[in-house]
Amino acid sequence: MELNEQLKLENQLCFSVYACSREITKMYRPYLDKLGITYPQYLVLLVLWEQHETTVKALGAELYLDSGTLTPLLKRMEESGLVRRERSKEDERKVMVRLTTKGEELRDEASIIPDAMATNSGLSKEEFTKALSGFQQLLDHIHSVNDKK
Amino acid sequence: MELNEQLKLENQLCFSVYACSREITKMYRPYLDKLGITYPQYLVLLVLWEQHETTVKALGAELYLDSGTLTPLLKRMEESGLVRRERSKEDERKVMVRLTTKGEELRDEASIIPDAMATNSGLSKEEFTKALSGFQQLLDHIHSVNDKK
DNA sequence: AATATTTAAATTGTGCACAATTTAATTTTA
DNA sequence: TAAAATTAAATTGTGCACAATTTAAATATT
Repeated sequence: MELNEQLKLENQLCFSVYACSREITKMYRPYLDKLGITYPQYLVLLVLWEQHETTVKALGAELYLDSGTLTPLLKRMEESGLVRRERSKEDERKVMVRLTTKGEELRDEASIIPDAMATNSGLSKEEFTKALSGFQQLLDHIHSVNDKK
Repeated sequence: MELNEQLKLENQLCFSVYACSREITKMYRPYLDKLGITYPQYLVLLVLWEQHETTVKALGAELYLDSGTLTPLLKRMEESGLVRRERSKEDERKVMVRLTTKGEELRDEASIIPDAMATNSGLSKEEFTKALSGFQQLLDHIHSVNDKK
């Protein structure tokens, strides 16, 4: 690609990923609005539906987010009655995050979302699987490059 | 995929796109820091380096952003001397956005970025092209689905 | 021409993201 | 074991995103 072409917006992989991410979030919004949660809050719930209990640190490692983002986000989720936060007895530096009954119950309401989103994305099952593994690979690679510094 | 698997974080295309987008932004940061700009500001410059002059509306259509995001962003860019904003004489509803000399000159400094990012992403030229077109397709599709409502 | 509708930005308010710093607890080291 | 280093959250401050509303100008209707 010639040097002039390289700085065109349409040739930026970064832009298509960035715009895609935001459009995907918009696609989720009507569904998440019904549950009274935001997209990052939905991601926290996905983790907690698998693990029931975790720490801010572990959550951050899974979602690639730090305490600066998670602390206020989890406080909002606590206020809306979805999670409980309390200091660990064994290690008081750690804050345990646990689902409430309300948080547990939201799982049933959310169970329809993945199918709805898969349909809306317009990808076949094979395309979806392929795209997913492509992204995870790219994500892993870039994350390791970023962390090296 | 069984219903239980569908709600696992690792199976969410949305999450890998979301995390990827943020990791890519982090990868750009050291380069953009040198230029004194943020990632969304870089995207605005990419458009202006192609067009030299545009409107808030047109910029929003290209970047999928609205005036609520762009107005304060462009004001910051104006403060740092990269662009000028002024009401159009022909249609006073429109605000024209133009590059300053400083904004123009930043292009040379930025010209090394695409190659550096391509290298860091760890994708071959073919993989890059393929990933790019895959995303643009997904983006177009989701954007049209979102706009239909 | 006067009124209604549409359009383009700006404004307001909420919720992320994230760098940088602070606070407090735990672990390591001298 | 006392001091230093590390670790986990919280805090502070800046900059997006975006829904919803407001303001003002242009266009369409009656």
